[in-house]
Amino acid sequence: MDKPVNSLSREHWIDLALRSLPENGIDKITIAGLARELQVTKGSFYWHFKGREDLLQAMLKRWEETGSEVVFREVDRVGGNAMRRLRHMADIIFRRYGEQLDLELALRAWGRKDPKILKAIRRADERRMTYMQNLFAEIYPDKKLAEAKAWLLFSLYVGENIIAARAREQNREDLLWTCVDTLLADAA
Amino acid sequence: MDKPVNSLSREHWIDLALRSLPENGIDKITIAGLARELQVTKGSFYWHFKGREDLLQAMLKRWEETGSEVVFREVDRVGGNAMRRLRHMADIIFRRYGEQLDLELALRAWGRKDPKILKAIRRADERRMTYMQNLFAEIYPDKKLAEAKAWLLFSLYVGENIIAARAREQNREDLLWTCVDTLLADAA
DNA sequence: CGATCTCCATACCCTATGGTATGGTAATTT
DNA sequence: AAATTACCATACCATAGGGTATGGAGATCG
Repeated sequence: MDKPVNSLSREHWIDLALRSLPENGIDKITIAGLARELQVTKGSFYWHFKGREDLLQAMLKRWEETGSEVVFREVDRVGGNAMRRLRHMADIIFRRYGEQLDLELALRAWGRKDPKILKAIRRADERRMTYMQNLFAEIYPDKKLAEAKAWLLFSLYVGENIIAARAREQNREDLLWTCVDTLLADAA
Repeated sequence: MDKPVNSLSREHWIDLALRSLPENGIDKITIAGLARELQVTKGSFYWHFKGREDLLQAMLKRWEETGSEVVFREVDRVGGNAMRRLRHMADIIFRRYGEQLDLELALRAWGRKDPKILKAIRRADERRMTYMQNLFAEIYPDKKLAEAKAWLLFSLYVGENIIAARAREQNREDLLWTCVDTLLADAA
């Protein structure tokens, strides 16, 4: 009934692959390399997966399932008005989601080569953008303005993790909140 | 005196490598692959380069030399007040520098694995950030606010090329200008 | 207890790639 | 014309990686 304790499962491989992805990029996700880290041989891999492509698809599926919905639910759970919820969301994604974006940046790089990946990322991005846009729309009735602010916030999330410059006038965390305040400044 | 017409130079290899970089990533920059596209064999490559690392260094050097200074010079040349120059810069980087950022995204991915690359990117980012920050500072005396707006604009540049969501309330170009207008809205 | 199933090791093949050594050819120099 | 140089082809080696075939050990089931 139970599985042997010392045996690996599909999920172990997927876990390790997703953890390795940000650091090395998709090309360096190799069967031999993962097997070395797991202290097994390729024989194990090909028991759990049809091939490398199978693993990559499983990684994508896993990412989509454990996606960003948790952030939305957390924000909705705490609640408050739109401004409060936007700040709450910013707090979550900037404080605790750096490594999440690391993974996503690798996925986006991967998406440049694989349309299937790109579509998955687009779905995720549009869900998030819609969510933010609706929150901004509660503050700014102008829908075009709300869309722009949502884009700016999302861009800040991406840029903060990809721009290599250092903050000068304030520390990095204060800088982020100055940015968020700027986006929420001229509230109607 | 003159070089033979049909012979390749170091620069040809660097050109092709930099053009191929956005599409495939740094790992797929292979000597054999480049040679195939150039219709020569590896013998040619190893005549011009000591090895693969030599090519990669040359690529980085080339990128740093043909960097973003041209944008600054163009903006300074046309001139105008700070707001006008910021709009001019946004026009340049959003309209004509998409493929430039494609290259840079590949470089940034590369920088995650190579500290030398990361340092080069940091130098470039800080020059650009300083330039934008100074322009914003002419409009917004609050230095922290100016820094935040520079970050938001730079982030928008990055995000616009990396976020897969589509614009809804307006077309993509209008959206970008709504974003820029937002950043320049509450001018003192 | 024998049969079966799960999980993995071993051995092997093929391809791609970085790198080296060497030879060849056309152009240039002397 | 002979020698040298610049540029490239050919042949070869070593390694890494994807993939396949098969055997084996331990658990589980009948």
